[in-house]
Amino acid sequence: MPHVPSRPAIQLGLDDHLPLYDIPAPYRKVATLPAFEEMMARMRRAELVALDTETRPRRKDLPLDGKSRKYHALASSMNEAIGLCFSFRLPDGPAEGEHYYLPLRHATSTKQLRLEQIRAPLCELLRDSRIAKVFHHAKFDLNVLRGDGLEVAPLPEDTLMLASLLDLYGLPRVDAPDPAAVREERYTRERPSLGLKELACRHVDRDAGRFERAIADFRERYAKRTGLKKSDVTYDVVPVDLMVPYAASDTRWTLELFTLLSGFLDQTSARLYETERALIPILADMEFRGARIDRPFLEAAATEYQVKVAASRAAVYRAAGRDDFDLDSNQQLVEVFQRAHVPLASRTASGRPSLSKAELEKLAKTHPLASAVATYRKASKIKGTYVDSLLAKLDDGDHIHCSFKAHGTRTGRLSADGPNLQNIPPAMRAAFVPPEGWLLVMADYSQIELRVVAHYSADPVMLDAFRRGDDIHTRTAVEVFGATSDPTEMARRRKIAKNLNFAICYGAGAGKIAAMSGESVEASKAHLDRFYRVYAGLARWKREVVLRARATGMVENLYGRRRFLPILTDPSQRETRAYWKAERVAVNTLIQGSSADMFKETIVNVAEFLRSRAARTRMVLNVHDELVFYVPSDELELVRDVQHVMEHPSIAADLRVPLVVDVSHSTTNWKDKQKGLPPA
DNA sequence: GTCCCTAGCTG
DNA sequence: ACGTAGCTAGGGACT
Repeated sequence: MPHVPSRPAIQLGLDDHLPLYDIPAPYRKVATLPAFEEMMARMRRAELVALDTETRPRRKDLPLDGKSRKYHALASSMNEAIGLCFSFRLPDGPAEGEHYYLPLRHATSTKQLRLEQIRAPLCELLRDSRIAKVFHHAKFDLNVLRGDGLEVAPLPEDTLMLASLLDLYGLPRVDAPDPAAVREERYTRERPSLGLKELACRHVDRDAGRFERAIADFRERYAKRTGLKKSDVTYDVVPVDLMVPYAASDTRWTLELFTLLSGFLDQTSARLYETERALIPILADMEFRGARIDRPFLEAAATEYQVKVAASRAAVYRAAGRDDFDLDSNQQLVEVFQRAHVPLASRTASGRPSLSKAELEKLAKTHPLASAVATYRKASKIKGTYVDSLLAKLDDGDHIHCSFKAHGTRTGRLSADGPNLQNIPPAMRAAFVPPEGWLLVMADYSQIELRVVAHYSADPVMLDAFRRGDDIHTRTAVEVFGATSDPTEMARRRKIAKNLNFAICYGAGAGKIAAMSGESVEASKAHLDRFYRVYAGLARWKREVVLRARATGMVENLYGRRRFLPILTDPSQRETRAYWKAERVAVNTLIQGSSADMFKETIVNVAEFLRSRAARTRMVLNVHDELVFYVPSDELELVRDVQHVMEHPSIAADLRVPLVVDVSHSTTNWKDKQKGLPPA
């Protein structure tokens, strides 16, 4: 039966003098030492404990919304626990398990324990490697617990990772997937939620939302009475008794989901899962410690860009001859261009006139307004996204904390948010600095995706190029266009060749290549034809990938990671826009995804290597094929070994081409780097 | 508040 | 037929 709060009278978080809410079985509150000790006595006998933290942001100026993506986007080390949940099952206990909520920092005068009263026994249990731990999104909770000085062992299990790996869009992973039974992947719509409540609802608890409604009602009423925005009503003001079943059902579901999901793992998915699991505390550590920022540099940049934005804005209004429009509004901007009789040739996806950078560049020569807008956009982008936003998110020690996501991409890549530290432009990389007296070391894979292509296709020319250590773009230029001693001409040919090389990874057609390189579509078509004659093995491989994907409705990369593309099996969709896109996606997913899984394995291997050497050197950032390290000067020798580790993931022995890692370093910042390591 | 669109930054 | 994968900012239209 759904639990309905019986008495609606709310005293703004003071829930002490009346039993306002009944706590339904089997959920229990742990608010006294005897209750805590009783729970601990039982929990010590458990083989597996599901854990969860309820949190609030450490800083008031950062947003919180328990259901939105922004919540997880907030670097987890920026949150603190307001309560802990525990679930477990004992052989001689109740079949439905035992589910506890332990309030720690609720804004209530109801009795609650202080962490200091329970730290020692809690610590011991959390670090007891005989008791397995499972979380839903372990990385987040690990950092919250770390914020309270609590470590977790052994390496936790994670139902979020399991669900994402099992392609659990309603169905378990199966060896011969029935394409019709697997949820169709579309490109415009979000994938099904892997949120705990949604998963629970689909798999273990049809009425998973029943405790949430009361919490939402409370927060709404509280917001109304205090004048706060609902999103600013943190969970610590929710009456403890109301919170107990809501919070403790999280761990109840986690426990049940783990039992269910882990049963679906096969050999391949289990191997992927183990790598992902090993990655969790490593990424958590990178997030928790953060990246050091040169605050004075950023503050100076803020002033500098403020001036630039103001000046370029004025320049736009001058060029337009009017200032009655918002130049951040494309809609209004298009109108201004049209009234000035500037021809807008290209269209956006929805068919409206486009004012993209490429379009503005075309117009720049003849229309000063276009170049003025481009200049404004550039300055305003950097100021808004990379200067002001980064400054606002600095911690007291001038470190910035992002959140790396290992389950968010369709290919297996890592992503980053809150802020995204994987798309910092070169100019702003100057703000990223090593600790005082340390060095920055960057290690990036050379042409990782093209090497994967060479391996997959076994194309003789590509294999030869990588085995000889050629510059692959120059080699392509020579093979497709021939060599020349004229350096300017060679550079031109190399540039086109580079476009062609990337085109195979992305599936670009002649039109797009022409737009990129500035040549005619006919010329690009001719280049593509010659390219595929030179790399005939590559063309053959791409055809094979598509044929296989058509038969199975999926692709499977070098590590066995899958992506379902059921549209490829549907004859009625053949030769539609979406179909052609799926073909490109099939090929790209193998290339990008194999590289990504290799990179994930490398992060785990490097972390293990550094740990085994008790090194102070640490990973700070990862950007798809690049790792950034802080290195104390007396550990520079280690970097050569790190490079070796990176060049030899388990899969390297099976690859038809060598992997090459380029190392660079800097004593100052991420932008001003030099090749190799400093001379000894 | 939500969502979509357009834009622009990265590999 | 014809550029993969992400994140974030702002405007604008909706509830």
